[in-house]
Amino acid sequence: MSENIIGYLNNDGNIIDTQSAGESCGGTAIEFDNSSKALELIRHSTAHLMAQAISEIYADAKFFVGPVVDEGFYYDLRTEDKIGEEDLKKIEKKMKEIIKRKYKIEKYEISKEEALEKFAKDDLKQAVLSRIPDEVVSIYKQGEFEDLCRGPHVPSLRFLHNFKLTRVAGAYLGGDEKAEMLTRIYGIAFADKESVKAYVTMMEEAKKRDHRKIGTEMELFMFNEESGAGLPFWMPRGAKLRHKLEQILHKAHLIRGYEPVRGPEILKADMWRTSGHYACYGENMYLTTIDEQEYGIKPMNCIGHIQIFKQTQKSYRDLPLRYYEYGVVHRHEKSGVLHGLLRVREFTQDDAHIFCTPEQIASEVLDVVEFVDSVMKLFGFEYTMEIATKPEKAIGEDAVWDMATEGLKNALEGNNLHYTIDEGGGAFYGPKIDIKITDAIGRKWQCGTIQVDFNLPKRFDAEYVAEDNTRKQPVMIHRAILGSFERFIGILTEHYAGEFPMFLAPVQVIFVPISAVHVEYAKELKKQLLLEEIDSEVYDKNDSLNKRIRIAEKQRVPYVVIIGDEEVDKRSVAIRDRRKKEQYNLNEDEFMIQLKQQIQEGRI
RNA sequence: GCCCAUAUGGCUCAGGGGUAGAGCACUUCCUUGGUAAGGAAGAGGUCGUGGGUUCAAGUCCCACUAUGGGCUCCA
Repeated sequence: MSENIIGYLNNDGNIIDTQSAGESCGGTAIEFDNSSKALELIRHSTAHLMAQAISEIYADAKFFVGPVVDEGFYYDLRTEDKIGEEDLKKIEKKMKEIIKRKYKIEKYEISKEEALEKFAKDDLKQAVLSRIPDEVVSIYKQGEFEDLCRGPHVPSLRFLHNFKLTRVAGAYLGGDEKAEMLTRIYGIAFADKESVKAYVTMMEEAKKRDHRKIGTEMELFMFNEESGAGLPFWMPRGAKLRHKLEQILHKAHLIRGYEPVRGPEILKADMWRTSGHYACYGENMYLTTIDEQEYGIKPMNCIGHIQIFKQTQKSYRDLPLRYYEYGVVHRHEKSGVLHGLLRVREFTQDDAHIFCTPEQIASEVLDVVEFVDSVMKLFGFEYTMEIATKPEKAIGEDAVWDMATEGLKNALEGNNLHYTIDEGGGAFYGPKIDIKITDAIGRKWQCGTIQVDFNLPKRFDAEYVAEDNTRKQPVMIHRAILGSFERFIGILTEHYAGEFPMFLAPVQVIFVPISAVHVEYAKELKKQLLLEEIDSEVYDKNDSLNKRIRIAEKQRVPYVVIIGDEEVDKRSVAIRDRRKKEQYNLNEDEFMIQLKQQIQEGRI
C-alpha cells in the first residue's frame, strides 16, 4: 500500500477507507491531496481528532454527531464547562499533541445491541444509535479514544496536521428547536499548510467586504438601538444608491408590461383571516388595534393587489395583468436571526402579482425567470434556483398544489434550467421557485422568488369574464426579483466591495478644486450633473491638495475630477478614473457624454 | 426564541477595582497647494441600560437592550 493512499473510490462513487478495504480493493485510490474526496476523509478524521482532544480536556464531554459539511466539519457535543472562542486554541494545541502520539486509526464492528450496551452511559450516543437502522455498527479507535462512526477515515493521524478550528456555536440536538442545545465546534482542514493559510486569508478578505462594515464606512445605512432591532435607516448616500436601483428597476418593469400600484400598510385583521395569513403566518405579523378593531401591518403585498384587481371588472382580454409595487412589509423575525441588511424586520420588496389564466402560467413564469436572469447578469451575480414544495402549514388541496408544483418544474425543465428541490419549503398558499445568491463569506440568501397561487384568488373571489361569458378565477403569480431592496443592496455591497458601478454609485463624481478660486466652476459642473440625475460632491475643505486627493480616492467614487486653472480656462476636467487607474483630460461636453453613456449601462 | 461571545467619544480600538486614553473624523487659526495624509490649538465620553457586591465598579456578579457567530425560520 502506497504511503500516500488514504482511501479508495468504488464504482458507486462511495469512499471506502483503508480500514474497510483491506489489502485487496478494486477501487480507484484516493491520494492524500486537496481533492474533494480526500478532503472529505481528512476533515472527517480531523473532527474525530478534535473530539479526542476535547475529551482529554473536558473529561465529562459527550459527543453527538461530527459530520463533514460544505465548508469543513463540525462536532456537536455537551460538557458542563462552557466552551468559548478562547478555548479553541487550547483544543487545537491538544490536537497537535495527540498527533505526535502517531496513532493509527482502527476500525472494528459490533452488533447494535453490543453498541447500545457499550455506550449505555452515553445518552447522546444512544440518540445517535436510535437513528441508525443497521444491525451492525462500526467503531473507530485511535489510541484510547473510540467513537461510534460509519467512517470513512484516513489510515492514521499523520494526515491531519493542517487544520484550524473556526468557531463555536450552539446547535439543537438533531436540529430540533424543542430539543436540547448542544455546543457545536466548527473547523476546517486541508492536505497542506498553505491551503489552510489561503483559507484564513480568504475569510479575512471576505470580512473586509462585509456590508455592515462597508455600509458604516460609506455612510449608506444604520441601525439604532433605541429605535429597535432589525429596523434599518437609510442615510443620504444609501438613499441615493437605493433610488438609482429603484429607477433602473422601475423602467425594467414598465418595459415588461407591469403596472405600478400601491396598497396600504395596514389592513383589517379580517382581511388576513380570509387570506389565511392570520392562521398560517400570524406569528410573523404585527397586530394593532384602531377604534376597537384589530388591524394587521402587512407582511406581504398580495392582499392589497387583489383588492385593486377586484375594484373594476376584468375580462380575459385584460390578462395577464401584472401589478407591481415597491411594497414595504413588516415581519416579526426572531431576534437571533437578524443580520445587518440581510435579515431585518422592515423591508421593501420589489413585489409583483401577475393575474393570469392557467394556460398562461408557463409563459409568465418563464418571462419572470428571464427578467431575473437579466437583472442578475447586469450585476454579474451567479445564482441558483430551488423549487420549494408544500409546507406543513398550508391552505388548499393537494391536487391543486401538485398542479402548481408541476407547472413550475415544467417551466424550468422545458427550458433546460437547472434547479434543486426544497421539500416543504413553499409559501403557505403555493409552491415557489426561489432564487438564491451568495454573500461574501459564502452564505446563501434567498432573493428573488416566483410563486404560483391558486388559493388566494379563490379565497377573495377574484374573477374575470372568460371568452364564453362565464366567470372564472384567475391564477396569481407572486414574484420578486431582488427580493428586498435591503437584502439585495447588502449583497450588492459585498459583491462590489463598495465599489459600485457608475449607474449605482451613491456619489458618482467627486470634484477636487485645487484652490478656492476653482470651487465655483466645480459647483457649476455639479449643478449640470444634477440635471442629468448624476450625484456629485465638491470636496473643498481646507485640507492640502494631496490629502484631498487621497481622501477622494478612498471614497470608492467612480470619478475623481481635479479642477485647476487649466480646467477653468479651457472648461475641461482632469479625470482620475479609479476603475481603470488612468488619468486623462476631457472637455466639458465629452465628460457629460461619457458619464451619460455609463449610466446607460444600467439599463435592462 | 435558544447556545456562546461582545458593548469604552461620530468611526476603529487600547486600558482592567482607586473616578478615562490613542488614531481617524469634528471645530478654529495658519498654509492656497497640480495629483494618495502640511502645521498648530481645541471641543467631545456619568465606559449600552438598570440593579447588586465593595470603603471604592468601565473594571466583579445578575437582569435587560443591542450587536456578532451559529441553531431553527425566512426576502
